[in-house]
Amino acid sequence: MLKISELAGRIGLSAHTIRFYEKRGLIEASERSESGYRLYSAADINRAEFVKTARNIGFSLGDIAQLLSIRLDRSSHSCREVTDITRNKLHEVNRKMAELKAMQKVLGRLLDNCDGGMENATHCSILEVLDNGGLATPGRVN
Amino acid sequence: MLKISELAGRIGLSAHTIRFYEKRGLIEASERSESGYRLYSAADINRAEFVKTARNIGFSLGDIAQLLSIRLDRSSHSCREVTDITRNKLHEVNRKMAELKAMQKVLGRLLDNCDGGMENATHCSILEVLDNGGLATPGRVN
DNA sequence: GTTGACCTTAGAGTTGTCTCTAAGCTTATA
DNA sequence: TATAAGCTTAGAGACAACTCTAAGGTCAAC
Repeated sequence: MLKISELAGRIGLSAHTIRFYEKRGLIEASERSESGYRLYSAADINRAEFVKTARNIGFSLGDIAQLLSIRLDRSSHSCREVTDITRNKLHEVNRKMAELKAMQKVLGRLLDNCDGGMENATHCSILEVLDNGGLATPGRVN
Repeated sequence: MLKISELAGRIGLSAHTIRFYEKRGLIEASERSESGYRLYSAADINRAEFVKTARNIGFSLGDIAQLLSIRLDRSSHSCREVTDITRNKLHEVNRKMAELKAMQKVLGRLLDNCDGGMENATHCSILEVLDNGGLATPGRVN
């Protein structure tokens, strides 16, 4: 049985975060010491590690809650439910990537067209672009 | 002179958001009508459009506040300050992209290895990976 | 028996960007 | 003139995922 900071050290989260995850229903301590300290069993540790792994991959706490409830009773959930969660996450990642790519492109161009010297910003091409509603036709952001 | 919802319609933000930006010092109405309505001059509109353009590109409200203060007095700021803000933003975008790419890769592999059928999740390979601390050696997430 | 590290709780604060509400005044239209 | 749409304000609420605080109890070591 581990105490909270032992678990924390083991999985690489702070004790604060573990209590926070407990509030969210993700991690639990199956026992308490006489003085009320949380005590984590091997199963609790596995569960906490599952949470940490899923978090590392990028699942949200809400996703993880769903995955945990499937994990708790695998036989009454379908594999499909798991892939759906995963696929949704992938779609979300793809969407964000597309946004970031567009930003990357625009920012890159802004920098390409601006010398960025120490002279004053009276003719700064970046400010001009911003003043004129964005980059000209190809690669326009709006 | 435009009223707030006219400005809102023109630049594609809600009146709420414009007031919120005003609180943050990004947009201002240089006049008020006798009844207290905000009235936006051509210069105010330009400024608001500048804000919107910068927001579209992905600058944070804090970045925009800095850009605006440079724009207000271009001659006492260097072009360099503008490129620094832009470069920082680009770095941030690059960092996030790298994170998302890693996630994309892992999620893709999880899906590749899992059939996702309607059978129950007893042997779901995604849950197994999560239980075992992540994907095996190449492409490990931790 | 005292220090210092660790534990407990409830609850507030953080960051960023809105989004909405309530209560009340103004303006335009029918 | 009645009604609806639009405006004002201060301030609360939403979201994610923490992060920290206060006020206090517990435990191991010296």
